[in-house]
Formats: sequence, structure tokens, C-alpha cells
Amino acid sequence: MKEKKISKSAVQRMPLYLDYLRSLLIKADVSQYISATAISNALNLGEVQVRKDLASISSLGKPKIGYSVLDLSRELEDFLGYSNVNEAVLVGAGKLGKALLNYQGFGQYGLRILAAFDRDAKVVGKTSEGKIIYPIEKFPQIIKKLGVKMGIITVPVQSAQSVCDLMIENKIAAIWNFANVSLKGRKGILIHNENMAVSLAVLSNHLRRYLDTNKKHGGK
Amino acid sequence: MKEKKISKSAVQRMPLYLDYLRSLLIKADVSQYISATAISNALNLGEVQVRKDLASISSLGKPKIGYSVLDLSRELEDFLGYSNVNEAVLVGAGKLGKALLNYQGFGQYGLRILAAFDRDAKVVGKTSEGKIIYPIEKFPQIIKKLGVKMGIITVPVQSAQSVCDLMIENKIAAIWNFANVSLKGRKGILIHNENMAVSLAVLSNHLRRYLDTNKKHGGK
DNA sequence: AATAAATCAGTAAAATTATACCGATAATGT
DNA sequence: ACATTATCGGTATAATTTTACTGATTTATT
Repeated sequence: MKEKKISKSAVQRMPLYLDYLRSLLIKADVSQYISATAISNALNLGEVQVRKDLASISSLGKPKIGYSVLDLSRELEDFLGYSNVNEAVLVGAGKLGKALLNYQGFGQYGLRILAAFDRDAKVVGKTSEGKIIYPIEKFPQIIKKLGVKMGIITVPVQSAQSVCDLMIENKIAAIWNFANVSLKGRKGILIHNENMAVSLAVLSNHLRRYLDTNKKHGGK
Repeated sequence: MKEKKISKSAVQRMPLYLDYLRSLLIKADVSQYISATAISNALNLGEVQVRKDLASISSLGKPKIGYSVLDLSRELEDFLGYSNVNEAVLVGAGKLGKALLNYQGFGQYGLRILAAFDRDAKVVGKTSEGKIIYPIEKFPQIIKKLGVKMGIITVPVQSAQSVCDLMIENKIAAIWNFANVSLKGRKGILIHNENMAVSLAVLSNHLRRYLDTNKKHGGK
């Protein structure tokens, strides 16, 4: 099995495929087949792009037939790491932090948040739906024991970088950052920023151009 | 002033610049200058990339000096459309919908959610922090009156596509979708999916590769 | 058995995005 | 005043990503 390189953009399309396939599995029987063409129509993506993406993680596609929906789902799950659970810890048990901590939906994507940390003694120790919130001082000790490699940051802007540093010191390799700053990491460490402002930028930029065009070219 | 084309990736970096500049303005006086180089260091981005991005929206950069932090912020705000408010409506006043509706932070980014819609009569009519939730049937009528062009979707998966269609029929041009499906739009209509699964895909993919590498090459 | 239709998968080309390079310019120090 | 330094901004190059094309493969049809 040769290791193909998969672009980041392609990685981001994979969960869309998986979601779609899962929806098919719910609707109909498990022995269905589907073609890249059909998927591309359903998801409004380029036919070639879908075929390329799928080819990069699977080789079960049969001409004239397509892919077994079930098998392809399995392969996507494997690729995305949903089959072997991703364990994570979370720092910052405020509003957002607690919401994520208690969010059941992550299970579907193979994510399990094992523990949370906070520096506020008031929230520490309390469990919400079985999860424990530790004082931040215990971070190194507990991370070492758990061997977790993914960290979620839900602290206010000011402390985000120091939490990030703390995580990296303790061998966290992938960081999901919900604080509204772009954090400084290190080579090999992935920092993924979940920034609503970024989304808004895309949206409002589109809107501005859209409205301009319609004004200029006399759009109705 | 010639219209330069700005890549989508570049657009997504703009709010990062703006956030950083704003943080500088808070910390120090308003007559500061900053260079693209300094920004690139702070945000851990390529120097050339930052300079290019800034050049595409501003021409106030002075050699040896850099940009006026305040002026550049203004230009970024203009570009991002934060200066002239973006108005939006939201469909789906469930948990997430209400959270967004009441989230104060959007103001900072020039977003104002004017009204919400839901098909459940129980939530309709009630106001939470001054916002009104209308029955979905009134959508066409009210959108027409408000002239809003941005729509936010926070309904369950099953109804997301029909809400999307409804929005497009009523001349919404940019859709921010929080439902966990990829929606089908139409040319000219932007659909931006806020999908946590996508983020998770990026993270867990990185992690898998990271762990593999460290295993193979004997990373301690 | 032969033909047609649908689809995969590999290679090539095009488009997009990021990076490198270099001359011009403004401030600073000599 | 002149050299030096930091920085901008444009052009050129490289890398990445998407799209197009083509041949091979499998099923259905005549």
C-alpha cells in the first residue's frame, strides 16, 4: 500500500463524504453501491475531484459500479481516525468549554474528551455529566498518565498562548483552539483555529462583491 | 484604485491581522507603526505572505516604517465589511440558534442578527434579549421588508436543505450553515459550512501522521 | 459473443496560491 | 550630505491544487 499525499483541502472534504454516505446507510440497505459521480452531484462538487479524493484513500472502486457505500464509509472512518478513538483534553471550563465537554455529538466522530482543566477553583472538581475538571496545576501529571495527544483550548484570549505553550511542553501534538487569537506553535505541532471571525470574513467578503456586481451590472 | 483579486485563503487571514492589530491598539498608543515582518512573526506566518496580503488591501505601507496600526485596522475593517454592518437573519431557534442570537461578540465583527425564525410555535414570538422569533411562514414577507442578504442556518440536518432553498428563493446571497450537511446552492450564492467535523478531520489526520512518524523514526 | 454504457484510475494540463528575489524608498546614523 | 538599514511592492518562480483527458475495466444489452 503506497502512501499517497493528500492535500489539506481534500482532508477537509472527507468528512463530507462520510456524512453523506452515513445518511445513505440510514435511508437504505447496506449493500448499496454509489459512484463518485453520484456523490459529486449530491454534494455539489466536481466529479473529478470526488473521484480523486476517493481514489486517494480507497481502491475498492469498481468501474460501472462505483463504491460499496458501507466499505467506503469504513475506509473514510479509518482515514479520519474515527474508528480508533481520538482522546483529547480541554483547558478552560467556561461556558464554551463546558458546552463542548458535554456535547454528545463528538462520539460520532470518534472524539472523546477525557478531562478538563481550569485555573478557577470554583469550577474545579465539579463534574458535569461524569467528566472531571482538574486544577490547571495538575495538567502535566495527568497528561502524562493519560498519554493524550490532542488539546482543546477554550480559555479567554489573554491566557490562550500560555495554555498553548503548556500543552506543547507536555507533548500535545494537535491543538484545537477556540480562543480568538492565532497561536504560535512549533514545527510538527498542528494548531487549528476555530475562528468565527474567519467565517464571517469569507461571508461578508462574498456579500460585498455580490452586491457590487449586482449594482454595476444592473442586477434586477 | 484598481481591483485586485484576493484569494479566499488570503481573505481568511485578514481577520487574523485585524485581531492582532486591535490587540496592539489596546496595549499601546494609537500612533504605532508595524511592519509586515513583525506581524508575520507574531502570527507565525510567512513574511512575504503577510506583505502580499496587506499590499492587496492597502497602499499605506511606508518603507522602513511599515503601516500605521490604526490606519491599517481601518482598512481591514473596511475590507472585511465590519465598518458597515452586515445584517443577517437566523433560522432555527434551538439551543445553538439562541446562543448565536444572543452572542454579543458578533458586534465586534459588524454582524447584527436582526431576527430569527422557527417552525415550532413554542419558541415563536418569545424574545430573548430583545430579538424576535417569528414563525417560519413569515420568512418571505419579513425578509423582503428587511432586505437582508445573509442567512444563518441552525436547524437540524433534515430540514437544512429546505431552509437553504427558502433562503435562496428569497434572495439571500450568503448562507452560514451550522447544520451538519453540505448544502446545495446555486451559482453566485455562497454557502459557508461551519462544520466541526471538518476541523476534527484536519486534527485527527495530523495526529495520525504525527504518531506514525514518531513510531517509525523512533521519535522518543 | 459482441457491443454499448458507466465508471474508475492514471497522466497531463491549467489554475490557483505561496514563495523568492530585487529595485525603490524612507528613516537613521556617521 | 552620504552610506546604511529596514521595509515596501512589483515581477518572476515554484509549489500546490484542481480540472481535463484518455485508456482500462466491469456490467448490461442485443
